[in-house]
Amino acid sequence: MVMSANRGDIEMTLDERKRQILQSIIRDYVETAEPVGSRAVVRKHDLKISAATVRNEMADLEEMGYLEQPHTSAGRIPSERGFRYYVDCMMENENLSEEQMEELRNAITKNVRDLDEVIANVAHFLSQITRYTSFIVVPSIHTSQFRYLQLLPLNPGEALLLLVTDLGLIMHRKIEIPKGVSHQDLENIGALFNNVFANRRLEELRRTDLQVIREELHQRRKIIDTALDAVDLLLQSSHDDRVVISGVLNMLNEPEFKDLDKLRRFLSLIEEENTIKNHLPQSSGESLNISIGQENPDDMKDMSVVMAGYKSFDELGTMGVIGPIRMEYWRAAGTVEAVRMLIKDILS
Amino acid sequence: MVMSANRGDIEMTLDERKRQILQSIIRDYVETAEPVGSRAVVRKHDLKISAATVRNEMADLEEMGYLEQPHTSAGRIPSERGFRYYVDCMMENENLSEEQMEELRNAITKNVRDLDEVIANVAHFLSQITRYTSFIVVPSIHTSQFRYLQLLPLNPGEALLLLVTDLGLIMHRKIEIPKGVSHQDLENIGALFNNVFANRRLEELRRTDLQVIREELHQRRKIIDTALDAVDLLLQSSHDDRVVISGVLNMLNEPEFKDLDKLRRFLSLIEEENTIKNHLPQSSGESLNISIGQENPDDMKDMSVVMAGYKSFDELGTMGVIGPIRMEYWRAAGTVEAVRMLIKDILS
DNA sequence: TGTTAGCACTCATGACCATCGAGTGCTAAC
DNA sequence: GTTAGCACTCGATGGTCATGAGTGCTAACA
Repeated sequence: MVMSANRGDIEMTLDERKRQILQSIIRDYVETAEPVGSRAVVRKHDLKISAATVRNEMADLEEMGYLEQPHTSAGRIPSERGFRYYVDCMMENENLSEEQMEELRNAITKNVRDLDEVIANVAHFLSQITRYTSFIVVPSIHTSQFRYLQLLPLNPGEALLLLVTDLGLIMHRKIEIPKGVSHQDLENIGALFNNVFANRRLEELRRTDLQVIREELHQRRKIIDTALDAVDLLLQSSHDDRVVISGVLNMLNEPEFKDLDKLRRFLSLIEEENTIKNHLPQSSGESLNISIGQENPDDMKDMSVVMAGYKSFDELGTMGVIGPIRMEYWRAAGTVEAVRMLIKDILS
Repeated sequence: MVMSANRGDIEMTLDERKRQILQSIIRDYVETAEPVGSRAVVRKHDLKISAATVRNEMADLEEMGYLEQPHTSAGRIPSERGFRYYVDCMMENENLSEEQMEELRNAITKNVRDLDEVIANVAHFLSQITRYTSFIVVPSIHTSQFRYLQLLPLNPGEALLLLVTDLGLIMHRKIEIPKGVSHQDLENIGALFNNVFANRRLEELRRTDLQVIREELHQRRKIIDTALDAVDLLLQSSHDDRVVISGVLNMLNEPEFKDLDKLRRFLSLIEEENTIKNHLPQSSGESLNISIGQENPDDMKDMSVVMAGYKSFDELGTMGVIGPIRMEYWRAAGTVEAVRMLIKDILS
């Protein structure tokens, strides 16, 4: 079931008719982005009650805080609290069709070259199916294990430092080598590293081992130092989580982004892909998490986020979609959940 | 001097006063995005003639096609032809300030980890200084030379195929290895590749050599085939030029993009970074090139592009900025030119 | 007691219109 | 050739009004 953020303890007791009316209003409003009137509710959903009755119920729902009226004599729109109630107590995730599942499986498993491509594929899938903007936060690779370090001579005075992990991830950096260091030296140094580091986690590397090596080898001081510094830099640069974003353009179809200012704020939020993860709501473990409007951190209070965590080699990543508050939560939740499950299956 | 695209052979003969008026209108219009009236011209630029005179001249300029009138009783705006004349015959590039030059030099040379970072820095610099959207097309690396191929065992049944070029660029791919292939085998195979490929250009690799190796080695057929296929795939995937884009957000400040449709078209143009290079005007060698409105390929006919080629290891890349037709060409041209020169200096 | 029909009321929206003013083109005088 | 003057154009602005969707309330009804 859906994890509720559950701010402002929501009354769970709505009679069936109120629930039905709330649902109708939410579905209509999400579809049209216009306030929904009492007549529209009875007409569209073939309710066996009159518009006047619906009006009474709507007044009640407004009183309870689930609906809002932009102005007298307009229809009602769901409040954020209304969406929250719907999401927590009424919604059923919309399942992907068989073709969509197939598409998803292909995106993850078929003909992919490397991890980066899988991630890009999944992000694209998410944004394409939900028609919102998707994001994937890829945890940094601290916990992957060291496999090789190699120093390959490139050109005179230059060598390539290669660091390979058990996942086949590679970090590399060009370094300068002082004169008088032979190819054999480079190989020896590589071997030394490999001995000391074998099967260690990357995050452990940074602590003391570098120092150990430094002390262990006094001759060839200069080149070793260079190599060590380079390794240190590599590890540093791999420290940040990566963020992949897809489907920004989808937002332009949402009427809420007709407002240029709102659009600009959204785009600057995601322009630097790395900053966005500071603005995302806290993820809670691997479960599905829906964060609506004001429930979000500062710069996203006029949007909603449907996201889930996933475990990748012991690190927790997140992925999900960002859309307007007037979001098709059922579809977004269904899609994110499907992706989460599939990833979980595959990684275990 | 600026290369002229020179469609529609432009009359070079405008008397000094007309030139001055045209210039005033262009500067004002670029700044305000509003039609410029005769009064505004004399006032703003302290001309020693009356508004009525300016009106006469403006009527002439309109007749010649350098100005347009959105409607009677509005001021004039420069036509694309007007901009073209200005760019070809009147404009002087605006030079970067000393601080900006310093910033540029830092972006390219200081504390950069690798080529990717330099490119990102330059793109960022371009968009930041010009306040338009910048792009850099990085040519594929066909002509770089083969240095190493290595097969590193990762986990049982898995190995990492590494391809290193003289520039320290790396391509890698995880491959499966059949049972019964030892580490020593992998090393031998790597050595074989290295012998055959040593110091060859990557683009040559794809032709016949793969076949040669295949024939040369009948034992260990399976693993070799896998490796060869992987190499082939790697080369294929490095076939496309990379495109880096920066400063998309700047466009939102341009009033021409208040129009949501125009904005959407622009964003979809650059959403997939790789598609944009099909829409860019043809670059002509390494010189500065300005392409205005209709002079552009289909999807960019309501924008302008200021770009230059640059040579990187014998391959031609391009970089530049995209902006509205109402562009500060002098600033864009100055900035792109400065970057071009600096890159040229550094690469030689 | 819950439901419904009826009706007066509200308010956003869009059409219509008068006004205003920036800017032009033209003419006649300098 | 230049300029002052003037009538004219046309978009922008703002006010008025009719329209219609939608409400809340009241009274009648089951």
